[in-house]
Amino acid sequence: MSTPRRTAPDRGRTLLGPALRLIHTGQAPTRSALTGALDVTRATAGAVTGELEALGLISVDSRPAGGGRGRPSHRLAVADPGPAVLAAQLHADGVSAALAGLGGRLLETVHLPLPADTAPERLLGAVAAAGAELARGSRRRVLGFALALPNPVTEPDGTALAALHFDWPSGTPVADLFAAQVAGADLGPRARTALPTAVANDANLAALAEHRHGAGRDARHLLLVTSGHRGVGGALVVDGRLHTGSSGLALEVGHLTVDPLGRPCPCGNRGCLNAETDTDALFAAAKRRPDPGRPLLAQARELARDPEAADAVEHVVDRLGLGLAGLVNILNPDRIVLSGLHLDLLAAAPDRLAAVVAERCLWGRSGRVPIVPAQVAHAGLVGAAELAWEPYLDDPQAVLAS
Amino acid sequence: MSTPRRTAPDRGRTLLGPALRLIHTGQAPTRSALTGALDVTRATAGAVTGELEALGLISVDSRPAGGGRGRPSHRLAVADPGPAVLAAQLHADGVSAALAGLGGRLLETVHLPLPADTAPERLLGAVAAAGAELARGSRRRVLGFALALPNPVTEPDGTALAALHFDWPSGTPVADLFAAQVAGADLGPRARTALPTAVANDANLAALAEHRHGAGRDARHLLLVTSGHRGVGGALVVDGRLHTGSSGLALEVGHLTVDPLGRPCPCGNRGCLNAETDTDALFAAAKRRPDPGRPLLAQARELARDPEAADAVEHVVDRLGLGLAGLVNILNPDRIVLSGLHLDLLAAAPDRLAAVVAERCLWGRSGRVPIVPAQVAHAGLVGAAELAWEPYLDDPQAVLAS
DNA sequence: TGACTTTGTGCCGCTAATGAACAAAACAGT
DNA sequence: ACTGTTTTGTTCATTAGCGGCACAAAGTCA
Repeated sequence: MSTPRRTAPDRGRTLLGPALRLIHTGQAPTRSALTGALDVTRATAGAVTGELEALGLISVDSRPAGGGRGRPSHRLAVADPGPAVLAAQLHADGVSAALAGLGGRLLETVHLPLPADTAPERLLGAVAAAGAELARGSRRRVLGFALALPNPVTEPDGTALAALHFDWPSGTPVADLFAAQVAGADLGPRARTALPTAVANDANLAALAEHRHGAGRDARHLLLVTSGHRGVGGALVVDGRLHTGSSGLALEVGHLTVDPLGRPCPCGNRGCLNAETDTDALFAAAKRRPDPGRPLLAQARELARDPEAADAVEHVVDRLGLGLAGLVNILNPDRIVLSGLHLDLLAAAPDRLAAVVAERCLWGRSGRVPIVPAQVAHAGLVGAAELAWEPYLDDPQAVLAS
Repeated sequence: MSTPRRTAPDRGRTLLGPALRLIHTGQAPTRSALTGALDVTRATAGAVTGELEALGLISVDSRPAGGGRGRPSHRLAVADPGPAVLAAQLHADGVSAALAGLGGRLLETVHLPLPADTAPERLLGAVAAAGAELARGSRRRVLGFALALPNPVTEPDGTALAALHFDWPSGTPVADLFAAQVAGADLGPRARTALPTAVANDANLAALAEHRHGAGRDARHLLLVTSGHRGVGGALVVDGRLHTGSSGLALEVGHLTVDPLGRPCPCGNRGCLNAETDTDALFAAAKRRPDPGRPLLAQARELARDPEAADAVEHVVDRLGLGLAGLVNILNPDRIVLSGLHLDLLAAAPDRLAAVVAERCLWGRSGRVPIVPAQVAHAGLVGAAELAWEPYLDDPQAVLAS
């Protein structure tokens, strides 16, 4: 048995991470709030903020943030300009990339169309190049680079399973390929050497984004369900961390049965949540056909808002409700966030959706879970930024490395 | 805002709890193993074991525990006789109660038939009385009392929802009622004053028991599915802690649809996991009738082992497989433990069950999750003991209180 | 018997966080 | 305007947990 490698100071100031998380998510706007949220003394909170300021991660506003009586507290904010991370997202329409600061704000964003050649190296190379250009064009230190993919991504090895949109072989080692492309890119002088990279599924990252900066704030068990171009994605955040299961494949909710006699699904079953509540399902229910020249998702969202399609919307909403009820019975979340097409279904018939869920939940209590629309724009990018920030939120002193 | 109440020493020795957990579950049989498992120095592991010994929770065997070369390590064991907790379980056939030490061992067990009057106060009073008798008859200090119920139990308020077996109104405040009955019982001079009590669902507690002392050891995400007299129960242990959702009602898996055209279920649907894989379902599939004079579960388990009922067993196994596959797609556990009637179904057709699960799992990788039989006898009682120990596993110094 | 390997322990130092006292900056009432 | 009152921020000494190191102890192996 080897002697432990970890020394006492390596454990680090244990409050530094939690404190930065609270400031990052806006839950601790002042030192005083931080004192309460961390349950420590004012002296400790003061020392911790001082250290975070010294690390260049936050700034303390000198102007007093007025309020009630007593000495006013100073406002804590994310440093601006401070360090940044790169975030990117692959989707059916193309590639998005952004430079992101702490606090969930995207500083700069670019969108590229999908190249003709969508082989993994090629596509990931384009992502790395887009990020590198953003990095070179910024004065900020760049600390990480994370990518959101529409595929399921295994953990801990980081391979992508059967993509719906690109013709990647199942098992493509995206984490390694992406790391290699980033390592080969010219990120400019202000990027951390050996820039840490990470890859994850976009629905998972959207859930993270909503939990920290959107409709899922301070939910303890947040379930996100989304419908993109094709297929339904789910994600669960438990106590602030993603629940991705033992190999990253949890919350693959697309093949939950919601209509025994429903539409056939490629999986061989009938009435899967995928086949009943995605864009195609809505068009089929409305007996319409999408215009092949325009983006499918946008057309479907329009259709969901069209009063003339109300019957079709209700049909799909009912099936979505059955799916959500099934998930509630298993996961018992305290909030559900819907995004993508499902957001519009919720907007079109919120009461009906809530009623279906409540009716099919075994115990009234868990059926009354609030179902709310997603709030974060570009949630995939924001979530990827969260993933890139994660190591520094766990240990802010890591910004000193390299 | 009040000043923090918690002082530095109150945070306590943070390693004490983890160390006791490791010894409790048998994962750290020696100081050396503890050193490795906690990732600390030998000096620290030594100090921690010394403190746990001083608290009377463990003992260090003076005889060397031989092995390879080098100085032999001393064996760490749970103190015997050491402190104990009371555990009890309510089930269709009666009341069980036990005195339990650390290490998952039941020291003494009693079983009582169900009284004629099953009103909550009456039944919980009988449980408290049974526990009190065990406490008075033992020389050990008694530190807690936990109860396993066949009902879903809400958190954090501790009310029981619709019992299948007793005629309790949904919403019965079992946690409070049980605490009151225990407070009123004469527990003898060696019970901790204001004995802490806890109540939880039996499937959840069985999962805890299997995770710590049975077939679920060192699984990171353990799913347990069980079929008792009627109805199917599920539970999930994530990283050593029960996942009970935001209000304690997670893993209510009984109404997952596994056969669109299947048997009708009281819930209004058809083909629920309950209706397709419980004792009644097996008898129906075999076109037999249970003898009303004998316990239903025992007869069903016999039937599952009967070669002449092989066709019926396969029918039910297929549906169980579909249910498990659905859960795997959502939860992505790395092990599944089956108990109750499902244990016998697994024993009768293990390969078929595994094949069905693998076939319906979206990604082969997650379909290959091992499905194993439960190992812990009286898992409900052992799990209740775990629940009663929980505060002391979190903070061993709590044994000093009162 | 002696070299080697692994385990256990005493001592020192480092560090995170407390607690108390004090200073600062606002409001409230006279 | 002056003077409490309330809340926030900081300084400083103290404390406790844990790592590192050196050394002792107790076996195996050659």
